[in-house]
Amino acid sequence: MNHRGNRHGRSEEARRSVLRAADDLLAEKGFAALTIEGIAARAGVAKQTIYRWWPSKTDVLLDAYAEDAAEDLTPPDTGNLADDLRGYLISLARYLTGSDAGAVFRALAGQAQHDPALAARLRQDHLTRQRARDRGPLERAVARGELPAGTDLEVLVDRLVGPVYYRILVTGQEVTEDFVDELVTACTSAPSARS
Amino acid sequence: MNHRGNRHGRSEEARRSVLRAADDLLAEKGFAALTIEGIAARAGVAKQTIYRWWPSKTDVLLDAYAEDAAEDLTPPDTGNLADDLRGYLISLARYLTGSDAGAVFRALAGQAQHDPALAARLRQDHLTRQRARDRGPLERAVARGELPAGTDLEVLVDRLVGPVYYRILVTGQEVTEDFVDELVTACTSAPSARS
Amino acid sequence: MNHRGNRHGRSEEARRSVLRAADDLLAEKGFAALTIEGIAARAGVAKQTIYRWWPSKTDVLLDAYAEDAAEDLTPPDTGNLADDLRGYLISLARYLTGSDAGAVFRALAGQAQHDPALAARLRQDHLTRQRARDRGPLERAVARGELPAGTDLEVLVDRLVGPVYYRILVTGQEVTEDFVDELVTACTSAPSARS
Amino acid sequence: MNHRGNRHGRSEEARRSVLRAADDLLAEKGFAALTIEGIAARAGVAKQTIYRWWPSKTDVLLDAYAEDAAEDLTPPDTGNLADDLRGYLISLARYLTGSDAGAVFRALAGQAQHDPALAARLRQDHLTRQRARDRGPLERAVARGELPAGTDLEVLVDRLVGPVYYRILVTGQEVTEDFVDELVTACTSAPSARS
DNA sequence: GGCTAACCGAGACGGTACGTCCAGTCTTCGT
DNA sequence: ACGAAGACTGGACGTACCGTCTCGGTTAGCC
Repeated sequence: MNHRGNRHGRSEEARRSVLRAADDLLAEKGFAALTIEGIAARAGVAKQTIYRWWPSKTDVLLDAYAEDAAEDLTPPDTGNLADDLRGYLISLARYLTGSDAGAVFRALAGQAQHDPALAARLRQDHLTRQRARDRGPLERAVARGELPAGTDLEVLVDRLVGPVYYRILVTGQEVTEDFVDELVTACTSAPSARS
Repeated sequence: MNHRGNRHGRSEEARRSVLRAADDLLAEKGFAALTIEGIAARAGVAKQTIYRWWPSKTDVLLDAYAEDAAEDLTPPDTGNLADDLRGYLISLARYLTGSDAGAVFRALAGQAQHDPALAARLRQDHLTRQRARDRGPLERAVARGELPAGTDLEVLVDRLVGPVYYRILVTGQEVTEDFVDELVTACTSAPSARS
Repeated sequence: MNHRGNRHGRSEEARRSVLRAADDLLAEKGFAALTIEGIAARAGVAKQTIYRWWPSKTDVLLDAYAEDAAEDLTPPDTGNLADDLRGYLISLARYLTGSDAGAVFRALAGQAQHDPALAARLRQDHLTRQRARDRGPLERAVARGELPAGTDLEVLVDRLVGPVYYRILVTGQEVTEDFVDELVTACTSAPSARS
Repeated sequence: MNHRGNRHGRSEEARRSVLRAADDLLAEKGFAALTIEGIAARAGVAKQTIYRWWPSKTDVLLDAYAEDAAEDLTPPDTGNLADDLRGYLISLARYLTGSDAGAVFRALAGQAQHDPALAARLRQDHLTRQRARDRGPLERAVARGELPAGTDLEVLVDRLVGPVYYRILVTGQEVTEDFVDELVTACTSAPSARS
């Protein structure tokens, strides 16, 4: 609505400009240069307004991430398991390495290594949901009979997305189409055992 | 040697107590509370002595990591591929989650998400070497004929260790023996294609 | 009367609880810790209510002072100049150092050193009246012939109360009966010249 | 000397520019607008440098006062008591109302009304010394026989300077030559009793 | 055996950001 | 129309570390 700043709750305008500023500054300067003061200045907001609603800058980022990342990253549904997976893993890799939201995720995942509470929030707020989406193609394949009933889908998800995250977060190797093909071939030809 | 305030190069004692202090403080307080001033105070060393030899606190950690982590994490050589891999992946998981050196690695990997230069140094100094060690069992298996010649060992390594790192760094799920078994079974029954 | 959030003018209850809270907080925590927010919280009143009726916290104090100080400090009328003055100066000293109203006065006088506008208001609202009361015994003494007609009563007042204020506000020396005796003796034996 | 900033003690340059900046800002903006941040900015000094050496802004002022006020305000020695006192009281009034150092004193005296610790320091550091100087002309007059031996000089000092401080700090009335004459006449014709 | 160079500790310095407090303004609801 | 509530911008607070610096002390290695 309008900028209220009164007893009926917080200003939606302030909230939005803070999240936007945090997003922009992260993209421009990186996480190390992201400060509450910087966000406040960029958002045209008083520092106290940020501290009133967010305990720390990572909480701001968590909200910013929720804002602009919620929609994406749902695997396609082509009717064919291998195609679904190939398409999804490629778009996942592009998302993580090439988008602003992906940059926010990487920053949060990095910071989560230093902060167990953040790690817990990140898992609860985002990763659980994402893994549910990740399972979609596999569940459909089971329903179609492409995968044997009783396949351990959790492990299968890890075998598919694990190497992608590993390359992006750890080794820095590129996630190529060939690489994705290998992952998909291995998982569709030798799915994981009974759950 | 002894603490030499002299002209013959740096004090080995100061160097060691700095690395030790950094290690200890990381373990006790976490990365966020790790400061140059804190390390200096704990090590009984002047700040300037740290700045003289290390550009930043992550460089101190990098050295500390090199110090106490160099030896470990060489996969066993049992003569059997699956046993080698199972043993290695379990010990890798224990190392990452349960040891001080693993904690340093996780902190560095986390920080590397915010700092491309650190990421590059981490890869160059440690990850490359570690991946060479990771390839050992696979190379021996190729030599024994357990794996077809021409198998793409890089991808195979990613398929094996990727899910382990993913669970530890991202989802926080436990790396169980069953999970490792699945990874190993999938990779030994359906190895990756021609390199 | 009752608390009227209504259209009938300001709430006398709110006004009183604000002045009372200001008084209490000054006595408890001192001037430095006296804040509008603190007064509002203590008075159970909204900040805006204070800002609506008083421009600043010193204006609140000025009103609080007017409230509980108006009555006192009228010199006695014993029919004898020296007795009047002795009694008055002692009670003045006790008032300034020992009463809540005196504490408010000292705070206001202190603040007036930094704020000429406050100094002007303080003089206009209170000091002028007080000096008129101060002159009472002297005027009666002139009427009785105890003092020569044409004596400069303004200077005489300054010579009597000046040293008392000076000791209390500046040097912190105690105002003893002996000290007051000396002041009175000096002024009754050698009154000031023609005005 | 030079700006050290090392183990051999504080930087004289920083100290001086802080005191100078505090003095200037007090004169320009007044006590209310005098902030540590403002002093630091004006002095070209880091805030921490001020906090390292002074507990509060009033301590800075106390030092600034000591710096530029130590010399002045010694009563003249004309060989005649009345002349000494007249000259001194007039110069005291001019000092308090017209000089930068006097403005600092008035600010400190004002603040001392809110802060007993400051009051104590102000008395100990400055007022005691000043009162010793104040007694000078009276002691010489006793030595010359102008005043009876055994006169209570403390009370006499209060009777002389008390009304001057009172007019300047409290009532705001001007300290005229006539007023000073009256004070001096009263004190030289009717000095205070045995000490 | 004194001179000198390189490194040591200590710690003051100019800065930046922190997280908090309060000032003073505003808007809405309830009475 | 006024009061209670409370969110807002703004600015100073006092603290923690940053990275730089200068100093005096210590200890080789050299003349």
